[in-house]
Amino acid sequence: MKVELKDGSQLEVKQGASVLEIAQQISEGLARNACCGIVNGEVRDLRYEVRENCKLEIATFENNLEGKKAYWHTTSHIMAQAIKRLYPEIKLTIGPAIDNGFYYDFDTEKPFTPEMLEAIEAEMKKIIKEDLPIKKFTLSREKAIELMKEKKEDYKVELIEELPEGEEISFYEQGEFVDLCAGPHLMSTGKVKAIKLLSSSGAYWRGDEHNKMLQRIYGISYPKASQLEEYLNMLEEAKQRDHRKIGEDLEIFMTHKLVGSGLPMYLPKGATIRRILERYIQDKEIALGYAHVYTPSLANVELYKTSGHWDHYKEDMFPVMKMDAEEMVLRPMNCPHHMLIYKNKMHSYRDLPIRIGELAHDFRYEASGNVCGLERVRQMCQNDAHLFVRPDQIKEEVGRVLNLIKEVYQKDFGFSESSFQYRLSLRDKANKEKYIDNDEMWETAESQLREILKEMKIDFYEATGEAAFYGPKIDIQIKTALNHDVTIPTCQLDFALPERFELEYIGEDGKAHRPVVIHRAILGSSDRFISFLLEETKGNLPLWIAPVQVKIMTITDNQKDYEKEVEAKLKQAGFRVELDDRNEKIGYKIREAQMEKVPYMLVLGDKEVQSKSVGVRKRAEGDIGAMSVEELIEKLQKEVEEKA
RNA sequence: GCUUUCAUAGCUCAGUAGGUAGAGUGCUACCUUGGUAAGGUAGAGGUCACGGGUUCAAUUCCCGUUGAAAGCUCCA
Repeated sequence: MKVELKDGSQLEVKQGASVLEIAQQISEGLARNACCGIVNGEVRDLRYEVRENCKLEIATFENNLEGKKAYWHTTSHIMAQAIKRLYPEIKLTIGPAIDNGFYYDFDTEKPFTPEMLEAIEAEMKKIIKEDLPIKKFTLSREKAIELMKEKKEDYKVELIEELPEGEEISFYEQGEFVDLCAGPHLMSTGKVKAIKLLSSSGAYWRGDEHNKMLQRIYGISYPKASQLEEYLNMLEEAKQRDHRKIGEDLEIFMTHKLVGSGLPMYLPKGATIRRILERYIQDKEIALGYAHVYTPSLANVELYKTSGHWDHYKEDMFPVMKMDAEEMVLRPMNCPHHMLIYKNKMHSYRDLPIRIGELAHDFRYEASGNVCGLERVRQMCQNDAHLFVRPDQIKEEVGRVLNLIKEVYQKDFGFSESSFQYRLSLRDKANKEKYIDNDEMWETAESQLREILKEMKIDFYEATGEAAFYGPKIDIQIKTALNHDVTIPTCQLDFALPERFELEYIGEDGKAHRPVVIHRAILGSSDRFISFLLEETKGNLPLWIAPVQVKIMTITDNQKDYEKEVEAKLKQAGFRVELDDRNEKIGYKIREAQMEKVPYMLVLGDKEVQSKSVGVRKRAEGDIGAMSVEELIEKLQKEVEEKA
């Protein structure tokens, strides 16, 4: 019979050949590395018997994520087997492969200590050495439950009970160990080579905080020790890229427990970065027809009852402050204030869109375990705006917002497209109490956003349950150094708040109409944006944002007068300059400036004084030779202009 | 918020099987005036996060609080 391979070629194989046999037929090397097969798009075991005319891809660890996952999933079974050998009383739950390795959740009274992890890893190595063949078998639902009850695996029983009636249930067996599992798996435990258990922590059974907390162990494995080493190095590098470390090293921000958790303070350098970013985005918005306002961070609780936030968002707000007859709250967002500003006067259809922007401080009571440097804070500065549009303007206006996002992230900051993803955030229909109740509004809004994304040919994915309570959103998601998935820019469609606040404009027909509101943030919050910026650039900020753009350093005391002269010229031209005329060697000063990640260093010695020049050193390139101060200023101005 | 772990000099970390502590770096002074990633010497600097308990004695053991880390949960 024939099968079609991934490259489109046809291969003649014997009737009923398994994926592994076909891999062997193609090449012994491929068979050695094969992890699973992808047959007509479905992931299958190597033992799977292929049918006539199917499409087959042999997945190895190297060539396919499914191959990796089969490899890691097998490793997770090896870990579970090791744990059952060492601690038979620990109960199994689930243990899937993830994008980077695997985990397994266990129910145990005693949490895993580092010593236990070491012992488990050692036992895993034994199991690998034993090279136990991995066999698959299936049972009826009843028999499966019986088997798991016999083994006292209560969680497995619960899982099987939820599988559809009458379905055959598959198990994998390696030596004395049997686990409920859909597969696929490798052929034997010896196929796994380099392993490492990375961490253990708590995790709720089935991801529900009302359930019991289990103990999870994360791990990774590779076919080669060198690959494992490389991965561990990469994790180490990610730690070096963590904005909290860079933030401390470069004196960007600090926290203090007397101020409180989630309440960072910006040091002078961080404040400079923030000021530049905030001016930058505000200027851009003004050019695009936004009107900026200032509104208070404190409001009467009635405002949020009117907006609906009180019902949907109370838990995330700081508690009410009672004063005289009023009940005040710190605002978690600015929408209600901006609604009132719109309502302050009558609007004609000709005035729309009206774009109200603000760099506004918001306060959210983030759970203590969720605060993280500048990434998740309890007080943030949102780069917020509300666009009041006619229904016929929605598309165009959302398009403008998306274009602005592109301009900022791709053109001005030059972030690679791979560093962020567009997400269409939809409501979860099964969880209706979380959202404003208006099916028609949701359907319209969701399909409009989807259409715009498609028209603009933007790659995006859809995520149910991620909408705001008042409407769907287009979120731009980034992955942080810690592998957290967070939103930075967002663009949200809202039919609810205009209703709540009874917003109107007078149409061409002379009658009152309801506008639609678009909530949007480009930098997200200044705080989160800076955390992203620091991680993306590893602290090597481009010249236009660098808090210190030029550091002037003297070689001896003889250049101090000239140094002042150069400084004055650069400051005159608007550059942020620092001097280093300490009694230190030039090598020492350069080392320090490099570590502070200053983009330009000027070395001044007698030579330069004599020739009225400056010795220029760039952060990334090193010494680029001498030039006049005027030449340098021109060069720097060009670089700032181009945001290079 | 939950599970686990952690908190010693500005920073990075040793240490004390319970008898109030040390290194490197940074800081200050002096020597050195040097050409593109660390010159030398000396000195200052700590209620060992905070509050209780056990003990003749607690930085060390126990409890609590606060803060931090990893993961979970949450995230307009």
